[in-house]
Amino acid sequence: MQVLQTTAACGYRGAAVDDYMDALELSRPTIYRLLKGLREQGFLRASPIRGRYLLGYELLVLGSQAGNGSGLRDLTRPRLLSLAQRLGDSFYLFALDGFSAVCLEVQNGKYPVGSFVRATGGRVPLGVGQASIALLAYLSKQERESILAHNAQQLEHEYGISLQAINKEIDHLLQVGYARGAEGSHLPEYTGLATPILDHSGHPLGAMSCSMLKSRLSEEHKLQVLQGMRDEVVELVQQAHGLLYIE
Amino acid sequence: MQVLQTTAACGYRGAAVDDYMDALELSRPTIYRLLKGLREQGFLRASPIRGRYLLGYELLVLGSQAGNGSGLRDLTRPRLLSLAQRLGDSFYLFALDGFSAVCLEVQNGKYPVGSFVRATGGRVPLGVGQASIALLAYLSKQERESILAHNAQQLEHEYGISLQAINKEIDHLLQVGYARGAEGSHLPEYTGLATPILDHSGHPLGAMSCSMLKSRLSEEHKLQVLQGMRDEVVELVQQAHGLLYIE
DNA sequence: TTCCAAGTCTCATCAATTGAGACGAACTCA
DNA sequence: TGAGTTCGTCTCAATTGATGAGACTTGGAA
Repeated sequence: MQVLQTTAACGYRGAAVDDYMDALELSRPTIYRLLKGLREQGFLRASPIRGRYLLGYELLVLGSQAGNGSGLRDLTRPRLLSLAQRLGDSFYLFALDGFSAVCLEVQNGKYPVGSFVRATGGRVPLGVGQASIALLAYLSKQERESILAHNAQQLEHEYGISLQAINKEIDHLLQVGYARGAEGSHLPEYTGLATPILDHSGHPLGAMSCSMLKSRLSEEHKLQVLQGMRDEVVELVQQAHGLLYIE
Repeated sequence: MQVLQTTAACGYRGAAVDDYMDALELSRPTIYRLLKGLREQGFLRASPIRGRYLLGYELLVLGSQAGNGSGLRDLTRPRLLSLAQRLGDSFYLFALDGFSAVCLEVQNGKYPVGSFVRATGGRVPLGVGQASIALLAYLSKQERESILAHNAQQLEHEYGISLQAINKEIDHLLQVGYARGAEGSHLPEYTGLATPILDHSGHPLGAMSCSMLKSRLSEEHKLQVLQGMRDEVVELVQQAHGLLYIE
């Protein structure tokens, strides 16, 4: 697995044997043996540049399945698309994973925007961003607290977000039905909105999220975005009955 | 890697230990050891169902990189999107991989359609479908012939496609600038169009493809689709200068 | 051609994985 | 609540199968 990670770390251009040698504490022959095996299985492929290796297409299949737990991604994708097209902002699907939220899907609209998460597969510690709030709010108290306790330091130091701010936003969400990001000291020019996606028992399956420049968030636009996301989520959950394998 | 494949094969619900036992000729303790390791690295995760395992989110990251060789996918994605929205059909990005074409990206429009490829990561033997034609046509003669020789049997038996039909379509493409699928005896109700994406030296980086019900392919619609794909590819290639790491 | 890096091979060593089976933990169902 | 079942871990001894050193071959580039 480290070979794959190393390959990924080398990006577009591919990884050379020396990259693996530096990263892996293995001998040259062993590295070649691993590379060969992984290539044969389709997990690596040769780069057009001789002597470099790229991630193989077998990972595509696994990756697209990995992000589609319970079929949620397939159901959400076209909806994010349509939101992004209609409203112009960037829309995201997040899911819980341990102490972080993982981005399962992004659709950028006409006015895409930087965010803490760059792309599919990106993570933020739970607590950062509006999607985190939407996910945390529907966990049991113990779960939520243990996650927040775990992340507290990092949230404070790296993102300038306090637990109070987070709890405040959770309350806000539970009152008004949508999530804003907790105020932190970073990326102050951006903002966003999120809606939880809950199963029939009230557990969070994921969150639909939207990020934009603060300057775009007029009251009117905010209502449009919220209404749009809510409508899509409601339809999604209806559609899910019988389609989502919740259990 | 077989553990991952097995997990994938079990789909949404996740794989149980017995699935691994059946698939892998390993003892129970060993399987648990592997599962543990893969979980720790994020390549597997626990399913909500006790005792079952799902693909982990780490694969998302690898998968999205794997499909983005040279940055092609990122450049193409929004264009497929816009085509799918404007024209209503399903649009695909394909790349070469050995003896097959791999689907790197799909965007379904309002009138999605079955095709030989179901989703991201899907493969068809080169020769099947319009994208294959677009890719094959720009390979060297030897490469093309060796690939076709390799696939000939399968093409004939499984898809009812003859080498003549393929060569005819390649000629057609070289004359008129777009590819149709070679006539086979399967899926006769569907049809499609494809455009190659070439680098500056004329090598095929990929192919943009579109599939639809035959009944939708009026002459007018055909022209629209072709024009749309061509425009997008031209822009894409321009945009690529300096962005695509061809080498 | 010459050169150099990429990739393979051989072989002896031995560390690390393996399986059997017992054990503990956790969930289910009565 | 308690019996039963399945999930997951642990121990330990046997041995396999991976490992590294270094020589060798291949193949592209100048």
